[in-house]
Amino acid sequence: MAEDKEVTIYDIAKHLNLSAATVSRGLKGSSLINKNTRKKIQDAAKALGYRSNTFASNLRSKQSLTLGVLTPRLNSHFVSAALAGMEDVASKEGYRLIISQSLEEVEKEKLNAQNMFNNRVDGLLVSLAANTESLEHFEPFFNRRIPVVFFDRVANHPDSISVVIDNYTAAYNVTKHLIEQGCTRIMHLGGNLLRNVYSDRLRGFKDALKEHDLPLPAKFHQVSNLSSEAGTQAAEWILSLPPDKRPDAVFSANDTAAVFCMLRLKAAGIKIPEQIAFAGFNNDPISLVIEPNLTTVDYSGYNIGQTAAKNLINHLKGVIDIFMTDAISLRAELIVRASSMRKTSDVRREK
Amino acid sequence: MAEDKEVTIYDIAKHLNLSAATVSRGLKGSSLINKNTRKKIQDAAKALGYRSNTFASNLRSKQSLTLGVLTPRLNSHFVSAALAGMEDVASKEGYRLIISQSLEEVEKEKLNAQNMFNNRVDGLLVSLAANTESLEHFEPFFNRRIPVVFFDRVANHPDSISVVIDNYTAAYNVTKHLIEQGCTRIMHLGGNLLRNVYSDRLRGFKDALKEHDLPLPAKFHQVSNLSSEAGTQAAEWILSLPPDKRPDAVFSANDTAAVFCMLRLKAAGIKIPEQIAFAGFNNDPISLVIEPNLTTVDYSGYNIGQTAAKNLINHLKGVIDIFMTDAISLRAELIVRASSMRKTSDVRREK
DNA sequence: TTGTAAGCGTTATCAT
DNA sequence: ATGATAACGCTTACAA
Repeated sequence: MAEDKEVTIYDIAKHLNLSAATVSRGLKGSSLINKNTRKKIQDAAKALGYRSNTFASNLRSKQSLTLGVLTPRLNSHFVSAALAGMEDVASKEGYRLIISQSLEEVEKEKLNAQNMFNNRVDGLLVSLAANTESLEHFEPFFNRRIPVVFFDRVANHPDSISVVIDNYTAAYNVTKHLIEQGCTRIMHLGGNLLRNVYSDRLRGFKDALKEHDLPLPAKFHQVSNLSSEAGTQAAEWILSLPPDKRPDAVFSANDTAAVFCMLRLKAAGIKIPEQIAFAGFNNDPISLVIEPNLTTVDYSGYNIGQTAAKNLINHLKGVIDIFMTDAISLRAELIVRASSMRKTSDVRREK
Repeated sequence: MAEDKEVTIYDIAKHLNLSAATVSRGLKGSSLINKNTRKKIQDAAKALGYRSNTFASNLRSKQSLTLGVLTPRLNSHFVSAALAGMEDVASKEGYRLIISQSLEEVEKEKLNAQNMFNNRVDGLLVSLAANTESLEHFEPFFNRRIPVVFFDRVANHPDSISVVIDNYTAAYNVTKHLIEQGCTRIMHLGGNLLRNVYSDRLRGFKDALKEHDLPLPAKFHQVSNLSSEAGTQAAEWILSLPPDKRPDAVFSANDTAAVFCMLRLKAAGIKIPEQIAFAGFNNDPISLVIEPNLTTVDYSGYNIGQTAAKNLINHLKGVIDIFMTDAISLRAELIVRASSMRKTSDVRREK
């Protein structure tokens, strides 16, 4: 049945000797319409090969049923998990998802935001680029009360809400765990401090040290993009130190840097965790492949995505008022694995 | 400047004492319009805080500048890379991306397809669910000549085009490489044969064996979902065999199964590659973490995504006619790493 | 180079 | 419970 002309509600109306208005209502299952006519309308629609015109509907009703997603990059384990969670929720609630990536560049982020604005998304889900400092490009949304939900890499703004994990506490717990394993010279591989995820983790790390009266030797906090190369470089730096000046533990703000740091150190004959214990962050698949398996923080992008989308949609539906809340913090769990198990007496193990 | 009423082209027209038509043209930079008026119009638009209404424009012009993407699941390394490549191309060409996932279920895929159809996407990018058998749900697109580009997990249809890698040849080359390394009892961990990616790899594998007069012992081809659990199970099965009945090489249709199979075998004291050589497929990040590093096939989701999107958009722009082509096959490269290097004389190495 | 006017397919408002 | 009619904001023949 290859239709060539678009079938409109008028065609259905004519077909059934009804008005377009009735058809429109019937199609949406409005309770104003007689149950029988409703059925007739829906049957006719199917028979005629009708498909609703989203544009006309959006134009008239002034809502798009579309959420815009701004991400730093699409090809990241965390982002794709978050997207999956968002899609799960959104599709169930009848919302579409338009996606974009800034490639960590604030300029592209601005463009993407503008695009989303022109596309009249009903709401925005945002994880910020590495170098975003101001939120000016979101002002159009704030001004028009288009709800903005930041997730993971967030920023504070009274007209928005954040969905995060408690990075501070998670990092604090990781560090405390390393200390409990007897580590006293703990090094931290951190990310760009503009982003809450990394600055919070650093704070948690430092506070745990302070609380246990441990020093933070010079250069034991290094900032990088936490790539695999950065991990390898950190290892080179450690190897360049005289053995007694080396850290006895490394806490990396992501798993990638931790794992590639470990690989390089292992190749140099360093024993993990005996000589240097390791902990990462994210619970990436690679953390279960490296030997010894990497202690890390489980960090469910899927959950964060679901939560962010659900809150946004609930707000749009008027079920809750997002603007009352400042931030939603999800549980993050320390997963202790062999890379940090120095005391055999400590029997905490995964699962 | 918090606007509350939407600014339309009529507002700009009134402001400048022009007609709406002129403003519409000026906004698009039409060469019909005087350069000065064009500038005036664009300045006024900015000053008044105008944003174009995509719906009205789409409604009138009957194109959405939107591409729909159907994926099996968003949280997969390959899919997210492909999406990144698509976004890269699409955003440069002024197209938006609406995404969806079938979660490997044909029923959800059907729903998603219908949704995309109602949303009047200009074109479709599709990677099929595991259990999709018929293409009926794409008929509406075929009938209306809405271009459909399959990528990675493809199907044949005269009104569509496929973007793939040459899975057959890649698998053939992997197998040949293992044979050249002296392996004679090669096992294959494969995926669902409904999908070209897995059936083609199996064919390549079998043909390479045949060509070298090697047998395929019973149960040396196993079908699974290629998850980490499936990899572990394959290892258990191998260990359950008497040592002289075990394979001396495993070629897995993805890296995940290969890596987790290796981990289990290593834990049982099997030497890799000496006792069992390994090769995977995908060049996932984990392939560089496992020790020894995994021989695999580099399989750029990013490239596939870019190519698929570029061809689709070129077709939409009338630059090329997609329907003339059947399939585009991208280069896939065998990356030999330590997991399959049995002959020290063989100096082929990565990079 | 600019203007006029019709129409894209819905939904909202007001009637009936 | 249904109908008539006017928007929604833009594009595009056609006219000037």
